[in-house]
Amino acid sequence: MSRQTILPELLELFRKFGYDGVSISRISEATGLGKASLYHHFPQGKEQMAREVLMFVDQAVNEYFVAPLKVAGSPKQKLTNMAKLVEEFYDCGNKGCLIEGLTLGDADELFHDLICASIESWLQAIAKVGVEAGLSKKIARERAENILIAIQGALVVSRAIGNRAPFKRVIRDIPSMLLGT
Amino acid sequence: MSRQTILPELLELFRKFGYDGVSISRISEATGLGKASLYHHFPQGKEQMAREVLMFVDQAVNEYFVAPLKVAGSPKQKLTNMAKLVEEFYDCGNKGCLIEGLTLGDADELFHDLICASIESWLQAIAKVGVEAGLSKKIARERAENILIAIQGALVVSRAIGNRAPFKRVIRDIPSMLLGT
DNA sequence: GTCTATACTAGGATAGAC
DNA sequence: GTCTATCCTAGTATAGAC
Repeated sequence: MSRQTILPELLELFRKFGYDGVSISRISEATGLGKASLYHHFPQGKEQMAREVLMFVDQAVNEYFVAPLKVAGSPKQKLTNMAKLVEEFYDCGNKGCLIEGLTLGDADELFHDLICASIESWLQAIAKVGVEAGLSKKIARERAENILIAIQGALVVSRAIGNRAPFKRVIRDIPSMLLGT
Repeated sequence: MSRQTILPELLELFRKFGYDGVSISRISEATGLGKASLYHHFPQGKEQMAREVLMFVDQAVNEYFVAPLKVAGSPKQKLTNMAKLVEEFYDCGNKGCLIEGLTLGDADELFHDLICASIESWLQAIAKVGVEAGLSKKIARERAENILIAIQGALVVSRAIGNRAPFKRVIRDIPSMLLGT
C-alpha cells in the first residue's frame, strides 16, 4: 500500500476527528491495515502520519490553490478558478478543515510550523493577485487574510448550524472580497 | 466546589484541547479535584461536563453578546459594544473557540443541537439590529452570518499563523460589516 | 464532598512468525 | 509487507473509607 493511497485516507480521518480523536485502531479499521503494518510504514506513529498528511496537503495547496493564481489571466478569473477548487476540496463545506483539528491542544505545538508555512504561501499568492490588480501591498494582504478567514470561518459556522449555504456564499464572494464590488 | 467556579475552568479546558483532548485526569489536575469528586458532581462524566459548559456558554452569549444588542442606542453603538465584549471573551484571539473542539468527530453529534441553538440566537439578535438600521431581512441575516464567520475564522487563522492582528481587525470591522462602510 | 484504591477498557507501540 | 499476539500506559468509571 503506497503513500499515495494512504495519505488521502489519513487526511479524511484527521480533518474529521482531529488529532486526538484519531486512534491507531480507527486508522487500522479505515485503511484495512493492521496496527503493526501501520507502524511499519510510519515508525514514529500518529505524529509522523499527521506530519506527512500536512506535507501532502501543503503540496496540494500549492498545486491546486496557489498554481492557478500564477497562470495567465485576469485577476478575477484567477480567483474564480481558485474558489472553485477550494469548493471541491472542502466538498461544498461538508468536509472540515485540517487546521482546526491539528491546532487544538498539544497538537498545536507539534505542527505549528508546518501549518503556518502552508497558510503563508497561500496568503502571499492571493495577495500578489491583489497587487497585480492595483491594490497596495497592505490592503492586498489584509484582503487575502479576510478571504482565508472567511473560508475557515464558513467551514466552522456551516458545520455548526448544519447548513452549507454560508460556505457556498463565501466561495461565490471570494473574487469581490479581494477586488472590491 | 460550586458550579460557578468549576464551569469556567472546564470551559477553558474544552476550548483549548477540544472534547477528545480533555481527559478526566487533566480536569482533575486543573481543578484540584480528585477523579471521584468529579464524578460525584457530574455522574455522567465528561459528556455531562461538556453539556453543562455549553449551557453555561449559551447563558453567557445571551447575557454578554445578545443583551447589549437589545438595549437602547444606535445600531452602530450596539455593535461596537458587542464587539468589545467578544474581544474580551476570546482574550484578543488568544483563547480558542469552543465550537471547534466540540464539533469534531463524535462530539459533533452529541452537542450539535446545543451549539446550533446558541449560535442561532446570537445570529438572530445581530440580524435584528440590521433590520432596525433599515436592511432587508435577507441582507441582515447574511451579514450577521458573515460576522460570525469572520469571528470564528479569525480565531482559526490568528492561532494558525501565530498573530492576533487579523482577529483584532475583524473585531474593529464588525459594525461596518453589518451596516456598510 | 473528597479522598485512596481499584477495576476495566482503549490507545500506543513492539516482537516475532509468515 | 502484513499478520497475531503481547505489553505497557493512559483513560473511564466506581467502591468504599473518612
